[in-house]
Amino acid sequence: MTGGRGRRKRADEPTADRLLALAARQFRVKGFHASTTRELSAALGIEKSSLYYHVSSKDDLLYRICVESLNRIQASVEEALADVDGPLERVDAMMSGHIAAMLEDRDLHATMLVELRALAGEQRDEVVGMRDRYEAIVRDTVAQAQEAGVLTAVFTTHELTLALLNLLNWTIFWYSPDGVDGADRIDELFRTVFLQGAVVPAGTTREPA
Amino acid sequence: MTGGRGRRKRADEPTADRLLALAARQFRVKGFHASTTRELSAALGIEKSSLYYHVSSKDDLLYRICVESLNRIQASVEEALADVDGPLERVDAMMSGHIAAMLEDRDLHATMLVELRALAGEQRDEVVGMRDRYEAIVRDTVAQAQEAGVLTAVFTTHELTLALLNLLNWTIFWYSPDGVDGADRIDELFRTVFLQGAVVPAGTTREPA
DNA sequence: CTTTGACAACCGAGCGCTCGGTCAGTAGCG
DNA sequence: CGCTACTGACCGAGCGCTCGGTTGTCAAAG
Repeated sequence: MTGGRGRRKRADEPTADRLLALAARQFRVKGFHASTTRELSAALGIEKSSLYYHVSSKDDLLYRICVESLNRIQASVEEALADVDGPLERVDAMMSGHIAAMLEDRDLHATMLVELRALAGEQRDEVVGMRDRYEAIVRDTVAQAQEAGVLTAVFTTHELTLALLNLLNWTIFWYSPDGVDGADRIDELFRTVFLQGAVVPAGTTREPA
Repeated sequence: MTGGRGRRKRADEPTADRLLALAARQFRVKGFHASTTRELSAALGIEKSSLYYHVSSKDDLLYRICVESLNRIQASVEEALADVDGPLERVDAMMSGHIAAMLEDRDLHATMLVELRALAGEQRDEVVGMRDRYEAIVRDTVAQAQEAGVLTAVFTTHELTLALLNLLNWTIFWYSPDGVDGADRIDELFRTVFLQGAVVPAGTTREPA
């Protein structure tokens, strides 16, 4: 049942999966258009023509990356939201779910976020549709917290959602898993900043902790 | 003394300036590598070969855009910081200066932020150096507010700075000058979220304003 | 007022190269 | 034998860039 059909002699992970992961990495680092099928096949250890046994085109590869990215983000957030009831707690959990997904698969999500524009036609429409559906979940969660009076109503749901996604999405461009900040720390940072802000309340001495 | 040497018959703005602005727009919308010198020259209304009278290469064009972008951001922030004394007021002013610059020249700054990776060698090093020098200004401003006890010390200066830039930088990807939110509104949104957070303090009724 | 020459700005043809993609064929396994 | 996985030789298109030449403008010379 385990590996080893055809000519494959490499590690157990199927070539198709390795292709997706390696392509995502290359697209994130160099960009979609600057990445070549030659480099990619070399990194995989196969010939360029063999790529087309697994995917139908370079565009198809990007499309699959985007779909996989959005599926994982949405799954992570939905899992984080399950069994959480309070409106503020739900915002909190949503942020954690989003950040966890982001930091676990940086290559995938960074590629989706910045290279989506390279897609065209139906593939683009479909991915944009998926993204919009995900953002609707975020928006609804924010809206419910506003209606419950726990999130400010000074700004519209739209505005607050944008501020939230701004804070969360840029992370993958600079985050390094080797850095001093682990995912937990990032999670705490963003949740605190978005919810409480960075200002120390007046009349408080330093180091509130 | 005013315009009109050579074959130029078009609007008063010099071709070199129009080139930079149009290239920045094209790079932002399509990406650097997906943009062709043919499209660009067509948009400018000149022949492809004529581009090389104004710039030495496509890379050179990107380099100039990045330099111009960072110069403008830094100038805008330094102007906003001039004559502002209080540590918290300085953070506030810095955010306004950054956002104002961002939203005024979206094409330039978005290109710099996402296409910097397409540069190589000395040009890349130089732009990265400029960016680091700018971020040092931001970091110092944050650090001074922390030392004064007005910004939280629960997170390091590095962490707070990243959260701040996260919030501010992603904006240019979705901001539209035709939308309902003007620059002033965005400015207020981000300043409020970063400093006070989005949560309504316990024991407060809705609509604090 | 005309001539001349230097120069800025631009043109058109085209070159060398790399790219994504094709296709007939083949090795290894069940 | 058939299927999966892969190969190697090969396109045609489009890319960035070059180069010799041309055109319009201004300043000084005659």
